[in-house]
Amino acid sequence: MRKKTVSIKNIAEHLNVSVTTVSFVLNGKAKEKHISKILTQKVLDYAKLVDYRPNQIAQSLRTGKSKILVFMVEDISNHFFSKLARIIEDIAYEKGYKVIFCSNENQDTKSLELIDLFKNRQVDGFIIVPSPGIKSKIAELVEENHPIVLLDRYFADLKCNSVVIDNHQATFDATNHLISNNYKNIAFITTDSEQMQMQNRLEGYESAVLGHNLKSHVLKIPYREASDGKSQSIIRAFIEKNNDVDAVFFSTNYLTQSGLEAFIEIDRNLVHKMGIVTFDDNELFKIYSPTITAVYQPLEEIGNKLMEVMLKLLKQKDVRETSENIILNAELKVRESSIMRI
Amino acid sequence: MRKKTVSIKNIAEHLNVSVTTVSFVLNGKAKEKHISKILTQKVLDYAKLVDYRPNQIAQSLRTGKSKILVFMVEDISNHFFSKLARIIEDIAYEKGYKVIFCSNENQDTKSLELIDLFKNRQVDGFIIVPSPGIKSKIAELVEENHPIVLLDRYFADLKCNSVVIDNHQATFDATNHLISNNYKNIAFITTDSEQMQMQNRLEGYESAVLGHNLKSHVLKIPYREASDGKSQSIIRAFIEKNNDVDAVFFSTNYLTQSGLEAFIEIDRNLVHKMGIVTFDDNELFKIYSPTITAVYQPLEEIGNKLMEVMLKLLKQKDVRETSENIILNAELKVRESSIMRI
DNA sequence: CTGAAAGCGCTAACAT
DNA sequence: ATGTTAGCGCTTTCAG
Repeated sequence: MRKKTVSIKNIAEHLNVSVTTVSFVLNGKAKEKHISKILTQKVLDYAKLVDYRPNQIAQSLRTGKSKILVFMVEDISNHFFSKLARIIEDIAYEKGYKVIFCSNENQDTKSLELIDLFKNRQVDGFIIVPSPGIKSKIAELVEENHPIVLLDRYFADLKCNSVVIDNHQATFDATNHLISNNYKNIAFITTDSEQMQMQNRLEGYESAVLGHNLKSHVLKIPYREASDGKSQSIIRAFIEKNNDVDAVFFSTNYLTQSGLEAFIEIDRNLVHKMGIVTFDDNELFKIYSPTITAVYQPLEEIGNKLMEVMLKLLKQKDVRETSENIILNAELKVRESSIMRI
Repeated sequence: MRKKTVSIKNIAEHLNVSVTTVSFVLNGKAKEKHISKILTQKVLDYAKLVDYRPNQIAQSLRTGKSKILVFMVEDISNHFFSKLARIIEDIAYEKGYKVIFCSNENQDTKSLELIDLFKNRQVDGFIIVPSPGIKSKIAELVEENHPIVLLDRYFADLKCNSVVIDNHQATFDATNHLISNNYKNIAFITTDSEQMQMQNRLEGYESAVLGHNLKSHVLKIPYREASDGKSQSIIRAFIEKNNDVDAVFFSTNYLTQSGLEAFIEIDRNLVHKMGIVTFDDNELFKIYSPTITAVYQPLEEIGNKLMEVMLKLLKQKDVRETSENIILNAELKVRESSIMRI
């Protein structure tokens, strides 16, 4: 049955030394503890021979460290998050950390529950896309000295490390790009979410449009309806009603999908006439016809920064020594759908 | 600083009872152990008051169970796997399990390393998409009585639970669908991978083509080149050379992407003339122009079965009591790209 | 009905 | 230079 697993004790007994000695050697403290070269080597050799693997659970219980990080996002199956997950995973593994992923569905109750769960698991650090109402919980975590980095959003007047992108600037630039391509009636299709990053995206659009004395056309799809799959018909109705709209800016990737479907339903040719820009890139936008202009969030950079901050936090005794609020710039991937086609 | 966390001992001391009693009550064994209703209630109330949370690490060390499952796939950022991850996650959480995801990149060394790593973490079960050369490791895990379910592939003559789809049937049906839509020169673009599921896909295609006395056109892209991003030019060269090909069947989703790019490069109109079928669906194929016919692997069903088997294994003393090799059927989502357009 | 105590495997302060 | 030992927090056997 289950092959007996070797413990430090086994090794100690076999070699007629104490567990302490073995532990020291195995933890590379032989020098520091003045253990003779010969004994050190004997332990090392034997450990290798029997393929000794420390029991991480016991180690964790003793040290209070689990070498596990949590990556909590809205939905791990979302393209943006799963790509990011992969980047995080790679960096973490390299540093000896494992990553547990979980989806909070942007719900406070689920977030709260998950956070508590993982606190009891002694995870070493949290990377979190916070749902709107968990500011106090985050504050508590910081207070309790847990390494934590917020992603994608943060809370105003809460001192907590974060990595976000400049949403306002991104939509401002992208909207201006549409304007400079001669689009006159640019609609902004978004959700009714109050989340800061969504607000910022909206503001970026509005300041660009108003800055050129253009009319603002905003469609806010209720969050509930969006997940219900009703967004397609809502967008269709909106476009049919506002038939002067000549370009659409989608504030998030799942809306783009519904939007494109809606356009095709209305008129197969519409996607070729309408200016289109979307937030969040996707490989398939490169091969869609027309290819779709997208605001690309720099995944590699986000992942790297995230882990850079996290690893730094992990090394500190007090997490409040560090306070970094990193704001990265998105990149506009200009493709056919936003180029003047008249 | 870190808020002191309440332990069973704290509770026991506060109530002047023993830790045993507290532990029994908290584990719902009050009845069984004949602990008085009044004491039971007192413990429960106090535990609630101080918001007691058991330290999972200590619990794990003692019981040998971690309530953690591992989901090891080729690449967690791949659409198919991340969608599946989400389904697994939801079911697992409901049953009190957490899930650690990891990517083995289809490499044996990485797989082996990860498996050992997690064995030391006392994870309770493994769901694995095995890389080609880890059959003996899997056998070892089974031998050691670890719950394990293979996904997407399995090893011939290795007794181990698995959930796969009938790849042969899927490509056979899809190829016949193309044939019945009057395509005469159907190419099959795949990788040179020796993996069983890829072989089966190829065989399904070949038996359909040969069954209708049609010519088989197979392009095997070396796995290395595929990840290098060279597949696009290889496909392009292949299509330009074999200009009698009137339909293409892509054996896996990342090839489809390169394929579509190649088609567009050759001639913007080609995608509208060429018959196209792809393995693995993607939301965007529904809105591509033309919409792309795809072999859809039933994600929900796969996830459910996977967890059904896993949960059963988790309950058994000996994993070899159960031996299920579940084969599910894929579904052909017929869309515009495979319908006769002449 | 309740409690004492062993022990899961490991680390590290404190002996010797 | 090496060993003894006390826990980390929990479960569970065995004794009252």
